[in-house]
Amino acid sequence: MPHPSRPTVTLHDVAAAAGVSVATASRVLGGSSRTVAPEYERKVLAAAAELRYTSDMSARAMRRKSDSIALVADDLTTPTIGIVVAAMERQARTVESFVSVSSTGGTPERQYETVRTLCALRPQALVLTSSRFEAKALGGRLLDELLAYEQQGGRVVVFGNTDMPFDSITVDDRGSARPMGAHLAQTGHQRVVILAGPRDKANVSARTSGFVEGLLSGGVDAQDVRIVNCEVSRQGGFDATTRLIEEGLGQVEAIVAANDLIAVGALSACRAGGVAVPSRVSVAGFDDIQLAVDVTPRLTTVALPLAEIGAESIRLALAPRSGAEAPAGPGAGGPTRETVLGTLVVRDSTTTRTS
Amino acid sequence: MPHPSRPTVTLHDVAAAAGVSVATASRVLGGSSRTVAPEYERKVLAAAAELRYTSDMSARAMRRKSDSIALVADDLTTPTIGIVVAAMERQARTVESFVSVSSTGGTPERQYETVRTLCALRPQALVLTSSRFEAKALGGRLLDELLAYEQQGGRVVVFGNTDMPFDSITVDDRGSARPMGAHLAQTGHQRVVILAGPRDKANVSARTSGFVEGLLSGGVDAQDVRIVNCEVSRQGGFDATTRLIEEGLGQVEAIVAANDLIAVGALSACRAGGVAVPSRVSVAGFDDIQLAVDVTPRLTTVALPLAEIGAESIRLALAPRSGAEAPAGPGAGGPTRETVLGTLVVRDSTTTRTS
DNA sequence: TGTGTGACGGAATACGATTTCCGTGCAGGT
DNA sequence: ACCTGCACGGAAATCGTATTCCGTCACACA
Repeated sequence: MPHPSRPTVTLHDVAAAAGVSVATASRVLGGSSRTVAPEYERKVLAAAAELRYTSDMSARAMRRKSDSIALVADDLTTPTIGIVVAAMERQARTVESFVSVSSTGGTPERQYETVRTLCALRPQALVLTSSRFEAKALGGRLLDELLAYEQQGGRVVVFGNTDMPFDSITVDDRGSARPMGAHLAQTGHQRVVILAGPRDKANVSARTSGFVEGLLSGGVDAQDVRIVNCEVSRQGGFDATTRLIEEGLGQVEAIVAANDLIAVGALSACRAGGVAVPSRVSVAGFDDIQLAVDVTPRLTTVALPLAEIGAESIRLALAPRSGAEAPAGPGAGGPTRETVLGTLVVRDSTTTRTS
Repeated sequence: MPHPSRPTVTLHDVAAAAGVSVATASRVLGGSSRTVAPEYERKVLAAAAELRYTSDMSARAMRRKSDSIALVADDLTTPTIGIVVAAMERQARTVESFVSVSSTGGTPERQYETVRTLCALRPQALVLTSSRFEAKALGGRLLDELLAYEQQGGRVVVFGNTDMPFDSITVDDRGSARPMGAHLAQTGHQRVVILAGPRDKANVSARTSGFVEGLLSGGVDAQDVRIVNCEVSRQGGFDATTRLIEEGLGQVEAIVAANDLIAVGALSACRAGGVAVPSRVSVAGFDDIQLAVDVTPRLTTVALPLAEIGAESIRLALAPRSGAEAPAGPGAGGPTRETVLGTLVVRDSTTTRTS
């Protein structure tokens, strides 16, 4: 709160102390194109250091382009978003801008409200991350707001699946899951249970499709693949697996889950039920969260390049606008949509079967 | 980037559209004390909605007190900070302000640089979190900067141990560790190994002291408590415990670690070495990270009230200045220093011994 | 009916920085 | 010696909003 209380030191003070005009002081301290006599430059620098001058970004923002980037996320407590944010920070730092972060809890209302608040800060760019960002949410009010922001010269980048017409970077869940299915098939797993989340979660069901495709391509019979829906959490995986074990695992040789949390639950249920992993049954997950290497046996999973995604979001956000040309043909020069693939990480929770 | 490109809609535009003066429009939209005629109010509101007007916070910040709070943290990827940040967000929202977050990697240089950058944004308050914030770091430059900021009306709150003269909220590591030691003693553990971190980490060594105090108070013989220094990580715990097992555990009945990560490593080493937990040896940690309930057996630990700490930091940051009185007596009216205690959480990795 | 008073709209100014524009002094060419 | 142009410091305009100050109008009271 600088202004109510007076003792803030302003550019004016620095100029006075250095015995020059504010214009000169500004040119020295603000990195101007104009040159200043070395003698004056030295004086200004000395005065600024002496007075501990820091320029007021609010005032500065009124004349030059802002250098902040705003990130809107569902939840900052998940380990994955932490890694993405850290990478964004690092990347932003290389171009002298900085990132401010807000979380929305995932509700469209709070997303809308947060976006409005952040737009008021006139950031250079807005990066949105959500499991679900829908154009039609709130009757399109969110989309309208974002479009208006973009028309005012802002830049919007979405990390995640979205039908909004902005630059986006998404994980190819299906394509990333396919190698996992293929790997399990190649290592001799014939009968597989897939612990899928609920049917309506888009990224989760894409992973299930990928698993299935990979398994079939590896020669597994479609009849031998069983899909079990469960809650997306450790408990969900635990419960579903416990039920499986109670029913009798039968010929099942592998359990592959839509994410690591579910897989860890499955692992836990196996231990509780006396089912050896990986000798009796292999278990695999998706995401490569920190926990995956902390459990025993260490979890085979699919690693996502989260750091690269974070850095790339910032790069996209700062890149010169791609769709600058007039809206000519339909679909011509639309938003750039990047897709990244995860990589299979084989650890100790799966093995090779020779049966 | 609002200003280079013109199409930003300003208060002036709204006023023109509504057929009133900017002063009136400002009074309606900016929550002024002055009243305006309902008819005009309606017109302004309509115009603002029509034009999708959002006030420019940079410009607004020049006239009224800012409503942003800046958080400086070492690392945003740790699970604990995530919970704290989420709670801060929630708390800030209740007073119409918002939090922006930056990470420093823990180096004093980046801390200094980050603080300078954030001070330039003239936030309402600055919340610092670090494992170590030292007054003398960088020859006191960081401290000087913060003092200057406070003199300009800002507010500084530190979460963590610090010798800086600011309001702070810290975890009483020693006091929180004591009940753990006492509990182990009361449940019949006679010989205990403490996996302490390196000697020079303040909070970690405070925990070690607490463990020892608790154990002794519960009747354990000082001769039977062994302190083993190790790296603060899962691997550190694993290595130290593996070494212990190789040497032969002897009479050791409990291993208590300075944090959960170390304890999880110990757990893992026990499993690898065929040492049953908790039947052969009990294992306990400190922090209650998410992982603590994800491992098997679920870890007995000390839970820290992170959400309360986050909320309280914001409350402190927004509270009217406490040390407002002139610096009268030495130590009189100094910064308020709050201390919080963790609570013992007993789970499956410890048991009661009757030997 | 005259006058004090409170309500309220609008012009002007402040906020702290950047940038444009202007004026001056000095160097160099003819 | 005079004119041209460059370099550079300083006054002033500017950015978008909040607020102060002033003027007007209506209402109420005597």
